[in-house]
Parts: sequence; C-alpha cells; structure tokens
Amino acid sequence: MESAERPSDIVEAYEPGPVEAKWRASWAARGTNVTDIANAARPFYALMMFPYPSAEGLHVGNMFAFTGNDIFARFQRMQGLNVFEPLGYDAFGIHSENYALKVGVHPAEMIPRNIANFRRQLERGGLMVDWSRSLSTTDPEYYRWTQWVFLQLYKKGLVYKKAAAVNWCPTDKTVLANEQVIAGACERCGSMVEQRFLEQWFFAISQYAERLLKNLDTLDWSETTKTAQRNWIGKSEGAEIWFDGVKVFTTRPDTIYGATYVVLAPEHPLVGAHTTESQRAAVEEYRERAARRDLVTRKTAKDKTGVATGSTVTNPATGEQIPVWVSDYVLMEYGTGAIMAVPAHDERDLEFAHGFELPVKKVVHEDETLIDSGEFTGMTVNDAKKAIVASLAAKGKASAVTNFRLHDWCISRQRYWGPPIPIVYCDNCGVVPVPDKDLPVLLPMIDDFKPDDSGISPLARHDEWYRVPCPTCDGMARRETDVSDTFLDSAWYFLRYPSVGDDSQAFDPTITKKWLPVDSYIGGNEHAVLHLLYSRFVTMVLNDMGLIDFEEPFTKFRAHGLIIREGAKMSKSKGNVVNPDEYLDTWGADAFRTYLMFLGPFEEGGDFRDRGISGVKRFLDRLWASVRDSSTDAAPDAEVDRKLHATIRKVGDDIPRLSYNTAVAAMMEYMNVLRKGDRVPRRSEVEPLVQLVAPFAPHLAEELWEKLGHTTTIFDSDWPQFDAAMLEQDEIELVVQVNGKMRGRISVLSTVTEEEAVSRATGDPAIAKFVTAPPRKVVFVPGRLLNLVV
RNA sequence: GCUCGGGUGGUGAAACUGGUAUACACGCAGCGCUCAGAACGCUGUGGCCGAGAGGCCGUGCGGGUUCGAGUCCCGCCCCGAGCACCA
Repeated sequence: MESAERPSDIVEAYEPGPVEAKWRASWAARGTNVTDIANAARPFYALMMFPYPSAEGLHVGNMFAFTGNDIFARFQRMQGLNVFEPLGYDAFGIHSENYALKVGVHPAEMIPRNIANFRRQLERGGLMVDWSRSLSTTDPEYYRWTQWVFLQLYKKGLVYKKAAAVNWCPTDKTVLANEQVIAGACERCGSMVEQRFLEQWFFAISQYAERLLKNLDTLDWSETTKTAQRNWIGKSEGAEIWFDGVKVFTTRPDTIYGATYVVLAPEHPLVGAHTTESQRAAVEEYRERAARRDLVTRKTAKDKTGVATGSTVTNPATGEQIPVWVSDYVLMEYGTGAIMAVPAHDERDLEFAHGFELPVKKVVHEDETLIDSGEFTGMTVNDAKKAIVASLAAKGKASAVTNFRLHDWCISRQRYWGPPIPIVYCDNCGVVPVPDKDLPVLLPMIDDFKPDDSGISPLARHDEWYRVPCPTCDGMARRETDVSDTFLDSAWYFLRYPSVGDDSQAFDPTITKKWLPVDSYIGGNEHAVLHLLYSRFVTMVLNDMGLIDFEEPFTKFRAHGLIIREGAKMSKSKGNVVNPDEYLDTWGADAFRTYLMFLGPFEEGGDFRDRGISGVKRFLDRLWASVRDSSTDAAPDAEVDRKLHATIRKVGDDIPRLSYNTAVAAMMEYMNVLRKGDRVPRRSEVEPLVQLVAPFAPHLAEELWEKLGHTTTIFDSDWPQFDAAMLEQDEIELVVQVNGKMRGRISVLSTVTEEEAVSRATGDPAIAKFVTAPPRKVVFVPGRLLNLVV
C-alpha cells in the first residue's frame, strides 16, 4: 500500500526493442548521422579500423572497438564539432578467397552477402556512422584508386620488380610479406614458410625508414604501438669494416680485438672466391643444404651448422690472419651478409666456436673499459667504438653506417581476390604502367580462381584477359597477372572516405585539406606494425609528391584492448564466442554498448561475463523510471546538485581519455544519490544525466530526450557544463593521520588553518589517544589531510 | 634472450600529479514485497581477533626512500603481448 504512493520504487524494465527500432528509423529518415562534408565549420574525423566482413558476422571485438570510437565521436559532436564517422569494409584478400574456396562460393557472390549482414548488425549497434560515404575495397570505384596509388608510387620511382628470395606459403600458395611471417610460419594458416626465388613487385619503404622512425616522436599514439614500430624498423648504428675483401657489419667495433674468424652467409657472393680447392665440395654441399632448409629450422636451430672455406683474411685491427667460415646463422638480408665473430662477447659466436672447436680469444673489455686492445686499451666502450672506427676509416678500412631491419614491402600476390597490378608488358616497350584513363583494370569474373603450385597467379590461365594491346605502341602485350597485397587497400582508405561519391579522383584536394589528417583513430594493436606503418609510408610519399599537405595520417591513435571470455581470447575452436545478435535481442544495443564499455578499461579490454550486463541494464531501467517519475517544477536539491556537477566534470574528463568504465561508474553513483531511499528525482536533476548517458546509450537517450519535450536530436544539444564553484564545499572532512596511519576524520571549514586543524584533531579523544607525545612534526595538506608525527 | 604491458576482495575492476586502498558493478547473505517465485527495493559483504567499543594485518615476493608507498627506487617471481641467430 505504501508502494503505491512511491512510484519510484517500482522500476520496470523498459523494452529496448521498439525504442531502438524507432530511433534507428528516425535517424535514417532525418539524416541525423550524415555529415555535411563540404560546409562543416569545425570538422572532426573520428575513424575506426574497418572490418573484414567475414561470413560469421560481426564479432564482439568489432562491436567493442566501434562502440568505443562511437562514444568519443558522439561526445565530440555534443561539444559542437562537425563529426564524421565513416565505416567501410576491407573485403579483398586471402582470408575471403580461402573461405570462398572452402565453401565453394565465388567471393564476388559471398562478399556482398557478408557486407549486407555486417551492415544490418552494425546498424543495430546504434553507431553514428555516415552510411552515405561507406566503401568496400572490392568495389571497382574504390580499387581503381588503389591502382592509381600504385601508379603514383611507380612514378615516384619507389616501385621495382626483382627476383628475390621470398616467403612462400605452400598451403596458401602465395608470397607473403615479411610482416606476415610469424616465427617462420604463415600467419594465416600456420604452415612453415619456404624460400622461393620469384619475380616480385616491391615498394621501397626502406628508403623512408629514418623518417618513419623519427616522426614517431611527434605522434600522439599509444606508447605500445610506437614501441612496436620502433622495434620493427629496427635501427642499429654500427660500422662496416673491411677484413681484406670481405666487408662485415657490426654494432660492436670496440670488440674487434677479439674477432677470431669471419662468417659469410651461405648466399654471400664471395663464398666461391674464398673457398679453397680442398674445401670446394664441402662448401657446395653446405650451400645446397642451407638453401633447402626452410626458414623455420633456420631461425630456431640451436646447434649451429657451418663449414670452413679454407681461406683466411686479415683482421684490420690486429693484423692477424683469421679463418673465413660459411654459416646460415648469418643472414644475407641483413647488414652485409658477413660478420666478424667475437666469441668472447657474442653468445651466438661462442656457440659456433664451441661447435667447431675454434679458438676463443680473450675478453677485450671488463665492465666498460677495454683491455688488451692495443692503443685503445683503457678506453670506455663508447669512446672506443668511435675511436676504432675513426682509426680504421683513416686507412680506408671502415665507415660508420646505420642499418635498419625494415625491408622493402613485397606487394605482389599470386592470387585472384585482389586488385590487379596495373602494369602491362609489351614486347617492344617493356614494362608499361597502365595510363590513369584506363583505370580500373577490372578483376575478371573467373571460376577457376584456385591457386596452384606454379607460383603464377590464376589470372595467368586466362589469356582472353591478360592479352591486351600495349597502351603505348598498340602492339601485342600482356597484363601483369599478380594482384596487390590487401595491405595496400587499407594503406590509403582513410583518404577516400570524405571523397566517396567523387569518381573523378581518388580524393578531392579541398575536402582532404579540410578533413585530414584523421583527428582520432581507434583500432587493434595487431595492426601496430603492418597497416599503420604502410599507411604512414603511403601518406609520406603522397606528401612528397605534393598531393596532400601532411605527412602523418593519424594525429592521434589509441589501441583498444582485447575482449576475453572464460580466461581466453574468443575463438570458434574454444567455443567461447559471443554472438552479438543474441545480446542485442535480449538486452538491447544500449545495454550491450554500455556493458562493453563498463567491463574494463577500453585500452586494456576485459573479461566478458554473461551476468555482468544485468547491472548495466538495471542502471538504464532506473534512468528510464527516473524520467517517467520526475517532478517537473523544483530546482535541484543542493546536495544532489553538487553531485551532479561533480558527475558532469568526471564524465567530461573521462570520455576524452577513453576511460569509459569509470565514466559509467560515475553515472551509476549519481543515480544512486538521485534515488537514495524513497527519493523522487526532479526533472532538473535527471535531464543533464540523460545527456551524459547519450554517447553510451543513444537510443534510450533520444527517447527520454523526446519525453522531456525536446524535438531535435539530443546529439545536437550542448553538453552540460559544470559550475566549478558548485564543487567547492564549505565543510570538508579532513583526514587525520598519526605517524602516517589513518586515525579519524574531522569535519572542518575548507578554509581551516593548520593551527585550528591541529587543535581540533587533538581535541578529538579518538584521535588524541594515539598522540602519545607532543607532535615533532605536522604535515598539513589543505583540503586533504593532517598528519601528526610523534 | 630482448622490448612493452600487467599482478589489488569470491569475480570484473577503482584509486588523475605519493595523501581515507577496494569506488562502481557482479556474486553471495539477510530483510522487505509476495500464496510462492521471478522482478523490484533496502541492508551487509578484504582477512584475523573481539560480546562491543575497537584493534591488528592487508595491493605478487624481498629490501629501500618518505611524515606517509598500490603509486617512486633497487633486486626477484609469475602472467600476457610483440620481436627473435638483425651481428
């Protein structure tokens, strides 16, 4: 009977289904999420990494990432910015192609279906995406410009073709970029990668190594991502030193007095010249064996293998004759493909020396000081590095050099599902780039797209496609039959979004100047080195060509965390995958979004627990009931109002830091104050909370905003302001410590002086009993605490 | 091996520059409402001792700096991610 008079006690769950459907329809009808690209006064580009539209549908991890971006975007819009939040599909590549082969459906048929399903799920998620400017990398109107980007780099002289030892995946039957080889295995299928010599197209990204490294210091990116890039670029400063005709690379010239032999990589061109007659057969046999060994065994073998050439060279520092060996623990791809071995200071050299019973010479320095090193004895390691190189350089036997681990980017793939590389081979003219006017080079519909072992693309089986007249001389010519790496598709897509719809150019210069670089980019750290590095490279090149006026594409980047479940990353094989549709049906998008943001720090991810969502739903139900029950007249209660202003400040501070979990907690805390006991909240107390919740629960917020009498979208309303004066309380609780231990608190005016505070504290018997002697020292932190040291 | 994260209640996690450790939520327990349950609401909930007031101990381990350390420094252990024969 009491409860009938206390409607606030009865919190019924509201039905998210109809509410969310209503607002989805309203947003679409009113164009709420369409950005006025041309006329935006304060453009803000909020980008998220686009998904691969898999047949399984949207993954919770996608939903988590997109929601995190969406909240920030919606928040920025409520700050008065013109926010552009586009989303498209990264649909080319081996992933789609292999799946298509497995289920026996042509990718050209499968991908549009998958995209439709993704679009349906994404829309249910309540994202503020401007669907009028979506794209798919498989759309000819997109990939014609991917081909155009290739041609720009070609014009700039950064594209070349060469026969190279490349990573060949025997299962996927294609070449892989170094970045796609994880510990010697294909990142896609896990097969051991083989070495093959094939003609491949490369982008000369290594020319940009220094700049790619240096610019990192200027970027507002997650530190983990920057570190990953630095490691990948792998700058190391050292010297090239001549041991007679053999040039070695070392980062430790200071240890040259301990160099007891030289090692050449098996592929090193000087191996033959250094091999004596008696060793020739053994060396030849070793080289063959090394070439056959796949990269896996090569990179993990503990017992080092090798063979002596029989010849010696002179150690330029000591003048000693030292033997030349061949071993595959030295890599041809790095440095000069030759090293000086210092068993006393290098673990690998020591291992090798032990294996072949080579003499291990003395240690050449102790701690940081050189010993037994001729004229350099007594120098510190750092000084000796410079002095030794300088001394040898004077004799023309050394030079300081910088090496990078970063290799050129192999972009050709002997596969079907990608943009054909826009190159034509003519018997008369040679290699001819396809003229811009002939783009796109359309990918033909063929049914036999399965790759084979030949190392040649399936497109090479279709001469009706690859035979073309030469664009220059009109003579007999044939097309390049390789397609480009998927990572090229995604290395420039952010430039396209604002210009989607303009089929006359890849990106409109005026629009690009207005909208780029991207203000905020959010995505997974699994792309820390691949996608993000390639995007930076392409942007730098286009900048150098004067096509854009910035050289870094993403001003701010934050890597989101990973959602795990039952202690493990979600995966089909573990059976712990969450289907977003089920949660959207049961709980609604608003509760699902808010829960995903609440379960852990956005940049760390968290554990998805099925029951956890109920607390968030309860919070939204209470918000619903609070609006329904709120009284319309009264001004806010003073205490509630103070909490309200503290909450506005907290949520406004937390969202830009992507500290969404604590923002939600702050709103819940406020809700608890709002409805404490049998309190009926007042309209003036509830209305600002609806706005704070809006980025998280957009449908519910719109519904409540409408119920509160508004007729325009809540996302065009102004974010509530807090009054700093409201946050200053006259009366505060001062913590009192004795010897650093909390012993009580006293209620005092915020303006209290140290003397007053001490006398109030010592006058409190509960505190005084710990003050066993007159305080030796008093630490007073105004507004916070008082510490009496006795 | 190297680099980067991280270790806090039964659980997910808070604690911005050193200043009340465990906010918020889940779970659990008790109570209210109910014929009953669900839902909803209220109260409690780090450990130990104590009837209570209250006390002692507590942020992976061991030291240190400080009036005061989850936070800073040194040395370890464990978990996760990335790189890995890069000279």
